[in-house]
Amino acid sequence: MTAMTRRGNTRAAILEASVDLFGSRGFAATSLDDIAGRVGVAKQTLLYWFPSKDELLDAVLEQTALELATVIEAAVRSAPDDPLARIEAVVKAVFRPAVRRPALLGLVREVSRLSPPHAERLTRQVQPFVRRAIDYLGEQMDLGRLRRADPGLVIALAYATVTGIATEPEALRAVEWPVTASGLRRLRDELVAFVLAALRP
Amino acid sequence: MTAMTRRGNTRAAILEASVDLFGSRGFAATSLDDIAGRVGVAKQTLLYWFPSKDELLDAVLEQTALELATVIEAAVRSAPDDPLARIEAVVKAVFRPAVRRPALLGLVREVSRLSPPHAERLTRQVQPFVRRAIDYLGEQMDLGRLRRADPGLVIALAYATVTGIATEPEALRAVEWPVTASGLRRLRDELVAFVLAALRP
DNA sequence: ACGTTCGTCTACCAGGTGGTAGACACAGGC
DNA sequence: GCCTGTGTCTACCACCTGGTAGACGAACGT
Repeated sequence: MTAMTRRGNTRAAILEASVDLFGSRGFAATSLDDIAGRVGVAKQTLLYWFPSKDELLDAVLEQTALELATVIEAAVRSAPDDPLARIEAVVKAVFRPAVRRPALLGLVREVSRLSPPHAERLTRQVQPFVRRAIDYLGEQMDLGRLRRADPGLVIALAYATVTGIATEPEALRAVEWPVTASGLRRLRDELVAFVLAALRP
Repeated sequence: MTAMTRRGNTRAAILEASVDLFGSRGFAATSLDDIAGRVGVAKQTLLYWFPSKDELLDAVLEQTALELATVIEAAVRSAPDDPLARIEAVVKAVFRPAVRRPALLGLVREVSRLSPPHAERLTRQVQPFVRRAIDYLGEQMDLGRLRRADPGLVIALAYATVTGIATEPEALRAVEWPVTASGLRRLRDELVAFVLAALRP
């Protein structure tokens, strides 16, 4: 099976390029030729690995969800039991890949533009996590360790804040924020402070 | 000039349909035929009023920015001098059209996907407002009436939160939020509470 | 040695895209 | 009555899109 040294390699390269392009330009604005060009391969090869653009999208979404879930889960596990500390850990953990590869969260945001089937599949995939998070936040609110609010909405709002700021470079340009290394570090800290202030009891 | 009873009418209808479609499906995913079909007119008529799809987009962006600026300015003016009260007024003012026509904010978000020239034009258009807002928030922070933070970032973050929650119905579906009239009212209140908690000193 | 499977390619196609050319209806000014 | 300008249309085009058909080489199992 040495013939397969490149197996998965091409596939992975296609997936990676697709995340970047779907996430930055959007699904509809990205042609198979664009992706193929970036990977350095013929369009045909894409359609060999993924039978259609739609199924490529599905694979891309699934992989992205998996990546993010892994990052988040690791952050939660490594943080102390305090809800604010956990939230801070999650925000920071998501911020890193979001800055390194803005398209990652951009892709998640793209979901609302896609056809209901795609959206629903992803929704169903994250649902268990969401439910666990809702339960956890609810408990912590009962204990008075978080501001009393609807746990589900709080998740949605925090998600909107983090995703929004990470995927809209234009918003940052509008307030003339420097996109340097130190600027990003400070952005991360202010983002954490913003979210924590919104959730503190 | 009675022949022009419909002048502006067609143009306005095209603009409105374009906001809806560009904002919901995205610019690239919307064809001129789609817009023409919704307006009930031939594609050629679109190209009569707007010489190209790109210039149509420009007009759409400009109109949207104007609409939002009007709403926001009115909200600021009608609110008392307290910064938290003003922020609450703005969030509520933006929330209303955002719910009535989700595509409005969706279009704004679309900007980050567009070509730099389009994005820059819009950025330049909102810049004076942003600068005034930054100055105002800075003053209020000095007075201790807002949590101390970078004013520009606070604006960007609040923008991200409001826009994100208003334009991502999927996020709400993921947390099983009811999209009923009363559900939306409560969403608005929780959104306001979230943002205010994030900004309170 | 040889057929088979795997990965990639070139060639091609039907349909949709943004955009052009030009005809038509109709109103107003002279 | 005729010319001119405005708004809309149909017909058409060059190009790009996602997707199919099938050839080709290389490594494999036997």
